Amino acid sequence: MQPLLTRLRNRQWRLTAQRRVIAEVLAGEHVHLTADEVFERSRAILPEVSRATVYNTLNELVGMGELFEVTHVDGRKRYDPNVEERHHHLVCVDCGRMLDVLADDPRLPEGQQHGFEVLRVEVTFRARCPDCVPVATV
Amino acid sequence: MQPLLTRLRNRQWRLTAQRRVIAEVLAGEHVHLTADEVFERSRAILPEVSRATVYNTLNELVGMGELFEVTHVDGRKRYDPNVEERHHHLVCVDCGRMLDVLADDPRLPEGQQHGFEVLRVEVTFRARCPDCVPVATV
DNA sequence: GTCCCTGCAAACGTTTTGCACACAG
DNA sequence: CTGTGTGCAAAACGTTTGCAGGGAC
Repeated sequence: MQPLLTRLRNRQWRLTAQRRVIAEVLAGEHVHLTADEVFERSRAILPEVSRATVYNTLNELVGMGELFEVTHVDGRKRYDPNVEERHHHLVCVDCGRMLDVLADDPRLPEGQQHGFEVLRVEVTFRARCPDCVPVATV
Repeated sequence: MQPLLTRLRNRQWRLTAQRRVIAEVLAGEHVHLTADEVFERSRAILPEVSRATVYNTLNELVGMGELFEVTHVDGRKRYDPNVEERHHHLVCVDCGRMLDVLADDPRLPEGQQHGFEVLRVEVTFRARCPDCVPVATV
C-alpha cells in the first residue's frame, strides 16, 4: 500500500510543485476534503496554487482512479484518497465528520435486481459522533 | 400509506395551485427527479409555476419530512417522495436510472463504531441496467 | 525544445434570495 | 383582512473553461 505520491511518481505523472502539494494534502486515511478545502490547505503550503489547478488536478486524479469522489449530502463533492482498501463511510449528521469503516457489503436479493448487473455497493452510516451526542443531564 | 397530496392536506399545508401541481408531479415510487425536472413537468401542467417556487416548495417538503434528498453523484440533488417504505437505491452507472429496492441494512461491527451512535444506513447499488448492458455479439 | 501544466478571469449550471404583488384561509 | 406563497430577476455558490505564458521532462 504505497502512499499516493509514490504511486503517482511510478505512473510517470508529470510532477509540478502545485501537483505535489495537492497530492500531499490529500494523503492519508479518513481524509475527505472538498475542493475548496484542498485549495485552502495547498495554498497555505504553497501560495502559487490556483483554484483552477486544484480542480483540474482533482479531476485528473479521479480519472486515473487514484481518488474517489464521495457525495456528502450538501452539494459539494468530497475527495477520498483511500482507494486501495475497500471501505464504507460513517458520517456525523451534525458536524459532517466522516470516517472510513470496514463493513460487509449488503446483498441485493434476486427478486430486487430488476435485471440490473450490480457492480459495487456504497454504504453510508448516518450517525452522531461522540462530540455531537447530546449530553444526558440538562 | 396515503398519497403525498393527502398527507399534505391533513397537515393543513397551505395549498396553492402551484404547490398542488408540484406535489402531483412528485407522487409515486421510483420517482427521483431533479429540481429542474420537477420544474419542467410542473410547468407543462401549469405554466404559472416559477423555478423559485419549485425550489422553495422542495426545500419545505424536505424540511417537513415528506420528501428525501437523494445524492446522485453528479452535482444535482434529486428528490424521493417514497418516505414511508424504508428502501435503498439501485442506480445505473451509465444512464443514471434509479430504482427503489428492498435489501437488508448492513451492520457496522462493534470495532468500527468509533463511538458514533448510528442512526440509519443508506445503501446504493451501482449497476448497469438492462438497456445499458453491452451486447455480447459485436 | 516540446508539450502540457499554470494562473487569471470569465462563463457555466444549479440553487438561493429580495422584492412587490396576489391569493388561501 | 392577514399572513404567506408567488413570479421575476439578480445574486450566490461550486465548478469548468479559454487563453497567454511558463516550467517539467
